Formats: sequence, structure tokens, C-alpha cells
Amino acid sequence: MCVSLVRCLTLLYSSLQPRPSNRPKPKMAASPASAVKLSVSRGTSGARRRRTRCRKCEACLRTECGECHFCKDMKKFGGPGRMKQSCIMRQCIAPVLPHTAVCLICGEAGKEDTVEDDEEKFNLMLMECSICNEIVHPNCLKVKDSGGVVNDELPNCWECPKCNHAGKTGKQKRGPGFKYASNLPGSLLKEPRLNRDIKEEPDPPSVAAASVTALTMTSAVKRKTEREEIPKRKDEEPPKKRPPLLSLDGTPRPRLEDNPLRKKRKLFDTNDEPVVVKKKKLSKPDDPLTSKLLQQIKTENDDGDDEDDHEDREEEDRFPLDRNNVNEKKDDDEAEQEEDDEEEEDALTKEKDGIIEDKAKVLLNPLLRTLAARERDQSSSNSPRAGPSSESGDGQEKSCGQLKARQQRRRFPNKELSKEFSSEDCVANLNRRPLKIEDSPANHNRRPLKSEDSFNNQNSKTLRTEDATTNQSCRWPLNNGRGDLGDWLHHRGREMNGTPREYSTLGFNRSSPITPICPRPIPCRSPPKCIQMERHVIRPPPISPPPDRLLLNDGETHIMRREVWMTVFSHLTHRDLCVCMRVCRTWNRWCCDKRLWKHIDLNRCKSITPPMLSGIIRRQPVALDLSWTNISKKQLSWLINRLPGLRVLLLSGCSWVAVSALCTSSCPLLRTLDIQWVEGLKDAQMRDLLSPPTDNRPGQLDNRSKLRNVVDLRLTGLDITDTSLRLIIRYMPFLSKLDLSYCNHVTDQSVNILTAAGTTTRDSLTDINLSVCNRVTDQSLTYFKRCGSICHIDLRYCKQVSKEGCEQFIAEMSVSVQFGLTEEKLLQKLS
DNA sequence: CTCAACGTAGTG
DNA sequence: CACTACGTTGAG
Ligand SMILES: [Zn+2]
Ligand SMILES: [Zn+2]
Ligand SMILES: [Zn+2]
Ligand SMILES: [Zn+2]
Repeated sequence: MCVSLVRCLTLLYSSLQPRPSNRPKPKMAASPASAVKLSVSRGTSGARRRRTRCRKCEACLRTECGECHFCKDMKKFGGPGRMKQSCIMRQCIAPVLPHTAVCLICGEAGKEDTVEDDEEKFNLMLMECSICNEIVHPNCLKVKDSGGVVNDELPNCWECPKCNHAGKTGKQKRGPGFKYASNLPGSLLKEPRLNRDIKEEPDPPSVAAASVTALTMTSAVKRKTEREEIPKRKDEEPPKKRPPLLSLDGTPRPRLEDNPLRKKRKLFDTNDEPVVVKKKKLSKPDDPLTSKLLQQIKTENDDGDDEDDHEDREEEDRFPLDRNNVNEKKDDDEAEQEEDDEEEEDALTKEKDGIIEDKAKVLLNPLLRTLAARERDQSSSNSPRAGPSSESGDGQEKSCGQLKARQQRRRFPNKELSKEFSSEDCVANLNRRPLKIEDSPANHNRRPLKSEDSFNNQNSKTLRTEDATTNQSCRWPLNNGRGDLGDWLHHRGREMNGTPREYSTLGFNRSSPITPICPRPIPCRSPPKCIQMERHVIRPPPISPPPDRLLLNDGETHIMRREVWMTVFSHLTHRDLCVCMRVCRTWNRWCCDKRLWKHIDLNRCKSITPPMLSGIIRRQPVALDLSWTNISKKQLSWLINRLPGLRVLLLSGCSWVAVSALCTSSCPLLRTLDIQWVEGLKDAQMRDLLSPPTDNRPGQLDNRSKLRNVVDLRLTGLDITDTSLRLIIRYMPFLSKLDLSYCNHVTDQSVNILTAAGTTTRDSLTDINLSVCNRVTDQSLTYFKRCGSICHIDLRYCKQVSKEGCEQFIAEMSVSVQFGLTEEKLLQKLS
């Protein structure tokens, strides 16, 4: 109290002080009144300590991007320095209590480092109540009664037993340490409500409480009900069976929100939905969700809650941040860290525990059992860490008890999710889309669209079966993003089986002009709602290095070292990797290796959920295929801003609204951009996309486009004219591959522009695709003779291009370079 | 002390 | 509600 009083006084005092009159604007941020308010609001419980960056997470370790909204404001980047906000790319994922924080009761700092046992650690660490703001050692609380509800979203954050009992929701207050979307630059969040696309998501009700996230107890009645239900289900059936959770919600509609991740992250949830689980209750048996913490941390008694706890475990992840740190500090229990990954994976694969296991066995029989057994043990012990992945449950699952837990966990949230993910939907989507043309690099040339679709369909169907059995999606909700990815992968997984097809997808999707007349593909925009991603917190990957060897039950380590395993894993499809991730913590950890996820393919994934997004972020892919998805602008902005290393981005068939995220978010290393068949993308939009940021600030003249490093640009099916081509030439000096197939406005003049003297494209162009461009004639071929590096000219299905013209081109070029006709009107340089 | 940036008052 | 601005806290 004293402290708070002092603070109030301080505030008052300061507010009364005359202000420096520097500010350009007379606005007063803090008026005396406001100061008072502040103190009052905090009054009951004392002021909340401001959190500070952890300095360890991926975000904290980054350098300032220099391009985001806040960076631009910084003086060092030429801005006025008024906003004083952290670079968006560096927004800490796990803000910690200040080092100076001490226990309100004993006055001492956190002492978790002094013990090894997780439970002990928990009792000795400082926990900040998101409701009353008090910071205490759980051990110092007299009443250990019911225990508090741990918020895994934030390190050292819970709802203390007092508040918990009092039934306070704490909703009103925003949880500590979280920035709301409002803190982010508008560009990130805004979605222009333009046309059609917009609707993607009904705005979610504000999520008022970030802090709430998990509350088990929270006031929300809904949640409670849900919870109750959930537990039952869990108990009753193994995850698989559950029918789509939808029923539970009562809301049949598939919301994005539903995604598995949700549990943990309320952030995303917009609606009231019962996100329930973010937090883990420590000791309440009631909650089905009770988080892992209980088990792991078990501050109090695990006993009663076991079942619930298990479910909750998934949550471990959330908590994880702290845990991880702890672990790191320690020796690192391999297992714990691994959990994170596992969790994610779980999300992907969870549901099917049984199935998964089987699969895993199939894949790797020999080792599994032992390993699995072993790891389970390990994992169980570790629990308290806060893993980056929220899915938490996975790791724990390993142990026997955990297994149960998994099953239980899975259930709840997912209902909706399951639907969304259901393969059915996917299939439906696929069918709708007429054209998609992705070819594998090999196909480069074109392959009939249909084939792919059918392919996908098949896959999805297969998947479906699984789902039906397992209801994966349902469970997943809890999982972290990875889980999401997993789900999606599972669905379409079959596709990949065995083959690295993904790569192909990413590789070149050159559209194939199979049917010259093809109508523009209809993008399938699913109705999904977006989620408020801003609030989504992504847990950083475990800091400690992954274990080098598998620990066997007998205490020995497996002969194969990690790198050897990695070689094996590198031959698996993403789907199978997700399966493997469920085997044990170690595998979980290994399978999440970035090297295995350089390319993430969500092509045609019906709905992109927040969990998926976070799963993507965690894997930091180099290539990302979001073609034909209904991703929203907000989501894409969020992603791009967190994928600084992204080099390949495929957005075919997405809406312009979504694609416009590229106008505001920078993707410095982007080399390949696929925006084929983007509805509404015309010259004006191309201008927005290519034009350098209009920077009003003096001194920061940057005439370079954000897309200046693009080498491979795919514009199939866009209604763009020479106006856009001029911009492309101007702003993409390294452009090597350009796909303008199905661009009806492209003419010989366009080619003339592209190959004109003085343009960089003239010499940088190696591949040009003008197939099905009916206005292009033999004249264009003469222009191409000016290109110094041209290797591949695709003029197939160009009605006005003659075979003779091509032959003449070959003849004339033969002096310097040998060209051949790979196919009719398809000129290829012969090496 | 300086620098970063948290969290919210205030604005439109 | 989205967004700006800024006092103030926290790290070093
Ligand atoms: Zn920045
Ligand atoms: Zn951090
Ligand atoms: Zn204490
Ligand atoms: Zn409290």
C-alpha cells in the first residue's frame, strides 16, 4: 500500500509540474485528473509494475527493422521520436517483471533459481496477479486454498487465490504486459473495408481481457459451461471420437477463432467464446482445462484435478516462457523444452493420439516405444516451463497420465475448429477453385489444373476419414499454432506423403495455360472470421539447444545423434513430421527444426487460423504458400511483419485486400512473389504495391520499393497494363522471371517496354511467360532478341504468335545462343 | 545519468 | 475504436 500511495503522490506531483514546452502539440497525455484516475483504478490493488522485455525471445534478439511504423518514428531513423514505442519486430513475446520486483509479503525477489523442482520453483517465483496486481511468492500466501489460475500467456502472471476466490474476473483490466492491437501501427491492423473481401471476419467482440485469457473461472458463464462439457467429453471418449465440437458451442459456424490454439490464446478470440483455457488453474479440479501447470507445477494438490490437469497441460506451453527460462538456467531439461514443440505438434496431430502413435510406430517403430516411454517420464517431470508453444499438452502427453490428458485436452476448444479443419471443407474449397495452377518446378510448363484439384481432393478425403475418427481438429484448438499447421497438413497430408511435393508447390507455380480460355478461377473466400491476431502472443522457441541424443529408458542414449535423425526427418513430409512430433519430446523438438520447415504450404487451406499463424511464425519458413486461402489483410500483415527472412510468398487467388498487406508491411528479402489471379488487382493496386512508401519525413527519401528485391514475379491472370509493367521495370531491378500469362492487356508494346534499352529488366530477364496472352504477336519475339539473359519464353496459346515466328527467332538467335522449341511456342534456351 | 519503451490519457 | 503522444519506469 505504501508503495502505491507513494506512486500516486508521485503521479500527482508530476502531473502538476509545468511541462516542458517542447512538444509540438499541446496535447497533454497525462492530466492531473488522469493521474488520479490511474491511481484510483489501481488503487485497490496497487499499481501494476510495468513489465520489461525479456531480452531473450526471438523478438528481443532482433535488431530494429527501421521500417516499421515505430521505427520510422524514432529519431535514429529520422522520425520525430514522439511515439517512443518498440520496433514492431521487436515486440517482446514474453515481457517479464522488472528485476526490481519483490514479493509484497516477504519483500524478496523471485527465488526459483534456488531449487530444481518445478513445483518448488513455482512456489518461489514471483507471481503477479493480473487482477489485483500484487506480486507475491505463492509460498508466501497464507491461504493456499484454491490456488490461483496461472496465465500461461505471460510469464509470472496469474490470478491470485484471493482474486480467484473472490470471483473477480479481472477482465476489465487488461492483463499486464500485453499490447493491444491498438498499440500497433494501424497499418498492421487495419483492414480497409473495401469491397468484398472485407467481410472476412466479423469483428470479434473485443477481447476485453487479454488477461482473461485463460481464466478458468472467469466470469464468463459461457466458459464455465463449456468447460463442464468438455471435461465430460474428454473422459468419455478418447479424443478421436468426439464429434465435432461444434455441437458444444452450439454455434455451427466455423469460426477461425475456434482454432485449436485458441484455448490458450484468448487473444485471438474475439468473441466470448469460451476460450477457456489459457490459464491453467492450479488446483481446481473442476476445470477440465486445468492446466498442466497443476501437474507440472502443482503448487497445491494435483490430486483432485488430475483429469483436468491433464487437459490443461497443454497449456504448459504458455506458461512456458518462464519455464523455459528456468530450464535454461538450470541444466535444461531437455524434455521440458521439447514440450513446446510438442505442443505445437499436438495441435497438428493431437487428436489422433491413437492414430498418431500408430503412425509413428509405423514410421519408426523400433525406437518409439522406448523412447516414448522414456520421454514421457522426462516430460512429466519438467512441466513447469513455459514453452514457447502453447500447445503444451504434448509434451506431457507422453507420460501415461499425460496421454490421458491429451485426449482430454484436445477436446474442448476445438469444436469449431474441427469443423473448419475438416477436410470436407477443404475439399469443397478445392473443388470450387477452378484453376489453380501450381506446377511443380518440373511441371513448370503447365499442367492441367484439374489434376491438382483432384489430387487435393483425394487427399482431403483421406484425411477426412481420419478426422472423423479422431476429431482432431477439436482437440487442437488448444494447441499452439503448430498444431494448426499440423491439422491442415494432416488434411492435405496425403498429398505430400513421401514426396517433398511442397517444394514443388512453392517452387514455381507457373500457371499453366492448359485451357486457354479458362475463366478466372474463383477464389474461395471462406467466411471465416478473422481473429484478432494482434493479441496473439507467440511463444519463442525454446532457447536451449535441442538434445543431441535420444534418452532411452534404460538411461542410455540412443546411438543415433540428432543430426542423423535430422537426415531421416528431412525425408518426411510435413504431415509425417507432425506425427513424429508426437512421439516424444525429443522428437518433437527435433521435428520442429527450421530446416525441416523451410517451405510451408497452406495452399488452399480453407481457413487460416491464428494457431496456424503462430505455427508459421515459430517455424520461420523461407517460403510460404498461402495461395487460394482466405487470409485477411490483418493476418497477412501480421505474418509478414514476423517473417523477416521470408523469401518466397505465394498468394495466388487471395483477395487484393489481403495482398495489400504488402503495401504496408515490409518483406525485405522477398525474392519470389506470386499474386496470380488476385481479384481486384489492377494497375492502381500494382502502383500501391510497388511504389515506395510515401514518406513525408524529410531526410528519409527512399525511392526504393519494398519489393525491390523481387526476382520472380507471377502475375498470371491480372488485368494489368503497361502502366504496371513500367512500374515493375522501375522498381524491380533484379527481376528475372516474369509470368504474365493470361494477362489480356499485355501486348507487343508491353514486351517492347520490358526489353527497351535502358531498362534493367532487359538484361535481368531470364524467364518470361506470356502464354495465353492473345494480343501478343510475333513482333514480341523480335523484342526478346534484345534480352541478354533470356532463356525461356513461353508463348503457348498465344493466338497471334506463329510457329514460323518462333522458328525465325531461333534462327536469328542461333548466332549467339541456341534456342529450341520444347513445345509449340515454348522457346527454351539450349544449354 | 541516458536510453528505451510501457501503458494509458487523450484526440478525432 | 484507431491512433498519437508522452510521462514515467526500468535497464544499464
Ligand atoms: Zn521496426
Ligand atoms: Zn522478449
Ligand atoms: Zn514472498
Ligand atoms: Zn489478485
